Amino acid sequence: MDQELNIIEKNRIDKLKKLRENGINPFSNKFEKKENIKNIKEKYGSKDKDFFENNRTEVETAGRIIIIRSFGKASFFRLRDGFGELQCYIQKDGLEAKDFELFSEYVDAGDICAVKGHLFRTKTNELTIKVEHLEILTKSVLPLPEKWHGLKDIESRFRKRYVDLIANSEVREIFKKRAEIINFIRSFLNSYDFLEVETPIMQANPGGASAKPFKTHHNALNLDLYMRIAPELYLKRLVTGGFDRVYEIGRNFRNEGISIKHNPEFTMLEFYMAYTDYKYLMSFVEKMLSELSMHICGSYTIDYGEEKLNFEPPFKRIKLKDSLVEIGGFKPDEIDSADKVFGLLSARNTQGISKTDALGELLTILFDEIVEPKLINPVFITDYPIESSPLARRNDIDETVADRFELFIAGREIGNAFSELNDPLEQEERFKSQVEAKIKEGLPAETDNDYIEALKQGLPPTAGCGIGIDRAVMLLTNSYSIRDVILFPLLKPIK
RNA sequence: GGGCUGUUAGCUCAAUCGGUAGAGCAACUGACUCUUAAUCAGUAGGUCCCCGGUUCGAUCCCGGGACAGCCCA
Repeated sequence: MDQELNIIEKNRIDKLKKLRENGINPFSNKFEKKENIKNIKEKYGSKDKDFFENNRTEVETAGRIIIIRSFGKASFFRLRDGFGELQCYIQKDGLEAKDFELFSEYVDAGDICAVKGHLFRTKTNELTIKVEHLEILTKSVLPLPEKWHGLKDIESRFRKRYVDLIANSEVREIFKKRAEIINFIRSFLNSYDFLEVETPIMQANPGGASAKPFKTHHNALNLDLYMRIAPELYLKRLVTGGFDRVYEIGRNFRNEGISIKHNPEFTMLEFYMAYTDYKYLMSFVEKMLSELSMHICGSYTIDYGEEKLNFEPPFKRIKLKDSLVEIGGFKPDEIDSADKVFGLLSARNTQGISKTDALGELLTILFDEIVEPKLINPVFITDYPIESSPLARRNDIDETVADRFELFIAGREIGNAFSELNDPLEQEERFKSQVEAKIKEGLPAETDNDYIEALKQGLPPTAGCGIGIDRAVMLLTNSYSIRDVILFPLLKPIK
C-alpha cells in the first residue's frame, strides 16, 4: 500500500505514527479556542513595538499553518483560521527542547496547530506571536498546492474545492461575498415586511416555468415526484392564504445543459407582493440592486469583464418590441407580422421555430438572439408577448402583451417579473395551451387544478419577481462562469 | 448532441520532427536565530489520463474510451 503513496504523503504518515508512539495524538480534540486571529488583530493591530515591550501580551489561538520559513534554530510561520492570518515566530532559545523538537521534526505546512505565546513586532514591524507552546491539533497528510501559483487546474479546483479554498484567497472572497449578497437581500426584503417561507422542492406536478425537471420517486407512496423547476405556484398560494409579502431563496433544478450560465441546480430568489403591480416592482428591484451594488462593491459602477456596469437608478425601461427597433436595428415594418419575423429567423438559420408560431413567440426569439447580448447596463424589457407569459396578467390596453418585465444585465437575463394573472378562468385556459405545448416537447405536464382552486379562492392583485442569485453573484464578483460562484458545481464522477 | 482544445512529478509548467522526460515550488539531507515566494548546497521523486493498433522501439503517430475547458445547437 505504501508504495502507492507519493513520498510526501508517506513521510507525513511516518511522522504521524511516530507522534502516536510518543504519546501525542495527532488528531487531538482537547484544545478550546478562545480567540480567533481576527480578534487578536483587532485588539492589538494598532499597538506599536513599545507597547509590547512594556506590556507582555499573552495570546492563544489556533489555525492552519500555511507556510513555514525555517532558519534551523528559529522559524517564521503563517497561521490562518477562518477569520484571518497572523505570523508566528518560534525560536529554540528559551523554549523547552521537547517543544522545539515537536515543531522542527513533526510539524509541516498544512498542519492545524494551536499556539500559545506573546505578541511582539518584528524588525519589519509585523505583528507576530512569539510561540512559547505549540500543539498539533490535526496532522495534514497531503501537501498544500504550490505556494505562489496556487491550485490552477479547473477540474481539480471544482472537485477538491477544499484545496481550492485553502490555496486561492480570491475564491474564499467570492464565497464570502456570495453570503453577504444573500444576507443583504434577506434583510432588504425583511425590512419591507416580507415573510421568508419554504415551499416543496419535491413536487408531483412541476410548474411555474418551462423546463425539463429531474424525476425522483417516493417509495412508500409509490409516487413519482419531480424536483421543482420554480417555487412560483406555491408562493402565490401563500399570498392567497393572506401572506401579502412572501419570498423564498432556494434551489431550483432544471434537467438541461450545463454552460457558463447554467448549472443543473441553481439558486433563485422569488418574492411576491400583494397590492402592487409590475411597474412598482421595477422601482423596487432597481432599489434593491442598486443598494446591493453599493453595499457589496461600494459603488454603483462595477467592472464586469471588459464591461463597466452602472447600477445607478433609474434603470432604462423599454418595451420588447421597441427594443428590437431601437437596439436590434430593425425597422418597425420588418417585424409586424409572424411571416416576416419567421423569415428573418429562417434567414439566420434559427432552429426550433415553426411557421405556425405566433408573432409574439417569434419576436421573443428574435429578441433573445439579437437584442439580449447587447443589453449591458441594467435594463427592464417590458410588454412581453402574452404567448410566452402563461402566468402573467394580460395588459389592459394591449391584449397582445403581458404586464411583465425581464431585467437584463451584461447580456444576460437576471430577473423576470410580472403582475400575476389572478383570474382563475383565464389561467385555466392558458394552462391548457401550456400543457399542450409542454407535452409536445415531451415534458411532464398537467393542469395544476389545485392552483386554479387557489385562484378561485381569490388571489389579491399581486406582482412577483424572480432573480437568479448565482447570476447576480457573478456580476458582483466579476466571475466569468456560474461555476465560479457555486461551491460544488456538478461534474461527472471519475470512473 | 456537434466541433475544437487539453490531460506529463504532490502543485505550477517545459520538452520530444518516434529512441523511456526536465525546471521552479513542495519533500528529504545539510548550513543558517527577524523572514515575507527567505537564502545557499545536495538528494530523491514519473503507469507522460486509460485501452488497443502501427513500429525493432510509442509520452509523441493512428483508432477507441474517460474526464475537463471553450465555442456552437
